[in-house]
Amino acid sequence: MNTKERILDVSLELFAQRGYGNVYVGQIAEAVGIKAPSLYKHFKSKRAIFDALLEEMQRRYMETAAGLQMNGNNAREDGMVFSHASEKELVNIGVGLFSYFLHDEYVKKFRKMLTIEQFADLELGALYTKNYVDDPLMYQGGIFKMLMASGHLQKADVKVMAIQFYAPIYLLLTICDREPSREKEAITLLKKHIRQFSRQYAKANQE
Amino acid sequence: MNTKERILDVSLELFAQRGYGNVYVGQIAEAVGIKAPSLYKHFKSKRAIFDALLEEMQRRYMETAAGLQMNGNNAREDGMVFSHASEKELVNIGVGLFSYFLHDEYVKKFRKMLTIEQFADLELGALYTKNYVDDPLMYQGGIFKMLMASGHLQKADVKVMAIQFYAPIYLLLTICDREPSREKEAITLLKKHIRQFSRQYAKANQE
DNA sequence: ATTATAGGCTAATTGTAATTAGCCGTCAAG
DNA sequence: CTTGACGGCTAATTACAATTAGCCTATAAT
Repeated sequence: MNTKERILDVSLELFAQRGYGNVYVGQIAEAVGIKAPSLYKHFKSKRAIFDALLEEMQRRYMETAAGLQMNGNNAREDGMVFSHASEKELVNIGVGLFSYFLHDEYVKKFRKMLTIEQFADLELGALYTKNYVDDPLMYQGGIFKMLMASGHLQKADVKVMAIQFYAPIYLLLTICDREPSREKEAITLLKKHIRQFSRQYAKANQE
Repeated sequence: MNTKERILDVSLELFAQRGYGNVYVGQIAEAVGIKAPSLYKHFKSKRAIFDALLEEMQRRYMETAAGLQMNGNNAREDGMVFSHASEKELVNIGVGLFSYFLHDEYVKKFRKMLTIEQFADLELGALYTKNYVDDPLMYQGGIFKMLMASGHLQKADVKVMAIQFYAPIYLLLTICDREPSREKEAITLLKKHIRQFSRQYAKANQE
C-alpha cells in the first residue's frame, strides 16, 4: 500500500477514535512511519485529509448502494433473493446487515467518525442521517413492499414496518460500537427480535 | 445566575455543539462575558469544567431516575399510572419520553455532548449506553412486565418487547438531534409505530 | 549519463490555546 | 474604617500544533 493510502487509512482510524480536532498531524505521521512535514507531500493540509476521506467514503458508498439499490426508491422488483418471507430469511437479512455494518473495517470506522463529527456541520449531519437511517429504511421498505405485494407479508404501513425492523438493529449496533464485548448478547437479542417481528407480520402460513 | 453556573451552562452548550476538544476556553469566557483568565477563579482547568458537567449530570439523572424507578430492576409494582395498556396510553408514554429527551434543554445538550465524546474513553461510552439504552430499556421492560402480569398485554419476551418499543423512539430522536426540522414527521411516524406496536401485543380486547 | 520528480528529513516559522502572575476595585464583616 | 476575599482584568509564559522552507536521495525517464 502506498504512503498516500496509508495516510488515509491511519487518519480514518484515528479520527474514528478521537475525532478530527483531537488528532494531530504528528500522530498521523508517526502512525504512518514518517515525519509530520512529509504529510504535506501528499495532502495540502490536515483538512484535505478529512475531505479526501469523505470523498472516498462517498465513492465506496455509491458503489455498494448501487449494488443493493439501497438508495433511491427503486428497490428491485425481480424479487430474486427475497422471494419468500420466511423467518429464517428475515433473520439472515437482519443479522447480515448488522454484521456488515459492525465488522466491515471501513464501514465501521467511517460510521464512528461520522458519529463524532455529525454536529460539526449540517452537511455531515445530513450525510449521517442518509447513510445510517434514511437509506437503510428505504432499502428495508423496498423489500417489505415487495413481500407484501407478493402476499408473503400482511398489508401494513411500509415505513412503520421498516423502522420497526431496522431501529433495533441500529440500536444494537450503537451498543456494540461502544462496547464490542456485547456483540454476542446483541445478536441473540437481534434474532429474537426478528423472529418476533416475522411472526407479527407474516401471513399466518409458515413454519 | 452566578458566574460559575453560567460557565457550566455555556460550556455545555458549546461542548454539545462542537465537542470538548474543539471548544476553547476563550470562547467559553466570551460567551459568559468575561476574559479567559477569569475562568480560573471558578475552575482549576478546562477539564475541570467538563468533569463538573459530568457530575452535575449524574446528579440530575439520579434524581430523575429515582423519581421514575427508571434504573435498577425494581419497576414499581403499584401500577398506579399505567394500569391498563390502551393504545392511547402507550402513545402517551412513547411521545412523552421522546419529547422529554428532545426538548429538555439540559437533557438534550448533555446527550449531544455524550454522543460526541462517547468514544473518547470507555467510561463515557458506558455512561452513554446506560443512560440512553440500558436504563430506558429496563424502564420500559418494567412497565411491560407489569402490563403482562395484569393481563393487559400478551405474554412475550420482555426484552424484545422493550427494544421493539424503544428502538424506534431512539432512532427518531437521533434524527431530530441532527435535523430538528424533521420533528413533526418523526412524531407522526412514532405514533403510527406505537399504535401498530399496541395492536401487535395487546390482548385482543380493546378499542 | 543526466536530470527531474517523488518523497523523505531537519529546522524554522507562525499562530494560538491553556494557564499563571500579579494587579485592582468592590463590598461585606469585624 | 479597614481588611480580606471574591472576581474581574492585562500581560506574560509555556507549550505545542500546523505549516513552510529548503535540503537530500533514489529512481525513472530522456
